[in-house]
Amino acid sequence: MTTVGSQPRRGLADKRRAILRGALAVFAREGYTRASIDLIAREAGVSTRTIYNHFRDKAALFETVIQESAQRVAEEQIGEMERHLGQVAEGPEALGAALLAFGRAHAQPTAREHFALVRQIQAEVLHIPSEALEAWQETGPRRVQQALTGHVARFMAEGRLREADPHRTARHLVLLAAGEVTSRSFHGALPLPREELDAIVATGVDAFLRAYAP
Amino acid sequence: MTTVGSQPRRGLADKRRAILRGALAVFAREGYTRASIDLIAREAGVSTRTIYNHFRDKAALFETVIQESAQRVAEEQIGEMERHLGQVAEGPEALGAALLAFGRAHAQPTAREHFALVRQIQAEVLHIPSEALEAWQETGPRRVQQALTGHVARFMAEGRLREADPHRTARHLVLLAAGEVTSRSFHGALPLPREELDAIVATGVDAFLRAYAP
DNA sequence: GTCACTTTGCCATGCACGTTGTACTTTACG
DNA sequence: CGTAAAGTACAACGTGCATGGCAAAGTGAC
Repeated sequence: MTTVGSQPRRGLADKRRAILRGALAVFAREGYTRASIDLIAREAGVSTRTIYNHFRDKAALFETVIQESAQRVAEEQIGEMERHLGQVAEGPEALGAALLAFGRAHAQPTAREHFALVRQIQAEVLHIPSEALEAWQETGPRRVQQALTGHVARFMAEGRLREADPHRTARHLVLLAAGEVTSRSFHGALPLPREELDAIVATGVDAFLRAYAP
Repeated sequence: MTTVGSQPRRGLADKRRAILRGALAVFAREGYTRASIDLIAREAGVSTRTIYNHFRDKAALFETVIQESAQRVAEEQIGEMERHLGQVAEGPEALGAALLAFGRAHAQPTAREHFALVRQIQAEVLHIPSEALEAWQETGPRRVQQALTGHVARFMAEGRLREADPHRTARHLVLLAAGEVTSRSFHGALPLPREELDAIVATGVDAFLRAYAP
């Protein structure tokens, strides 16, 4: 419908992006129910009618938003992970430093909006169609978890971490490094002093290494 | 207003409890915005007008519900904690067993409704007046955390755990024992096979002990 | 049983929202 | 420039919801 020949029209397809950007902001801030189409339209700088030209209804818009946001953030996180854990110099100190850097990056979410949205999703679990929820988990959290599991498994194979179930080990790393931030500051919604955040990550990584050093 | 002399009328005060029970159920299931007064009234078996006789408005009702639910669950959790960690026999195996029992109790929340409500609170953070949020944290999560910190500090003083910041140590225990359940099953909203739950708790406690054994 | 206080049912008001139709304007491409 | 597609403004409809008023019925304390 939005295509001419086989390519979507260029300048007009920007609207779709604008809508998704605005919808992300509003859904994240207000939650699904409180978010109104009018508000999203205003935030995106489009008319409400245009939203309905691009998406069947509010639910479909929401599902698209969470899917695309999960995709984008997962890629960022996996990239960050690759940067910090991809190549680690010899020696246990280097591993510790790398995990610290990773932990800090993971705990201080650059994508504040996305994580506000995650909170909304968690609250809406029972109201989101299970296929949509499943798809979201697959492209988002599970994919990130998989990637981290890969790094952990490599560290084990190289003898830098003791042998253990790499899945659970990866989870423990994330929990120890970032879990306290999640629970203390509500996924980063409320501010947490930088120094405290650093201390949290440092003790978390320390505990992880004590538990999983070879 | 609801008092005669200085005591609230007996049988009529039951209404208040009924309202709070119904409101907890509906708020937990539907979230603040979706929850309607009509629905709460039906769930509680009272008329909507009665709700407004007891509570100023929907927001006041919500604040009362989260406060009372936090109070009740905190007391239960602290009791459970006392039961499992209050008196632990000599030897490291006994400590491990006690932590395991504690972890299982903590990860398999008996108060499913309460934790659904917690998810709603986390999503609504920005819409809850900060005094109400503060009060909730104080009577709920922080108090439980304090209690666990006490047990951990005692274990350290007795030389059963290595010396470390007891606050953070307590947090690490909770994260390792129950954090994966939280993230995997959305605070227990989605089912998680019992055997998997046991494995999660077991490996979590194992990692904790490796990190914090003396 | 009386009385003060609650509860209830019902109605009413006003607002906000999702969604659609329509007629007009803008825009990108040939 | 012309045209088809896409966007916009606006009105409209139906619904659901928070909240209040009122009179009638219920109920516990004396």
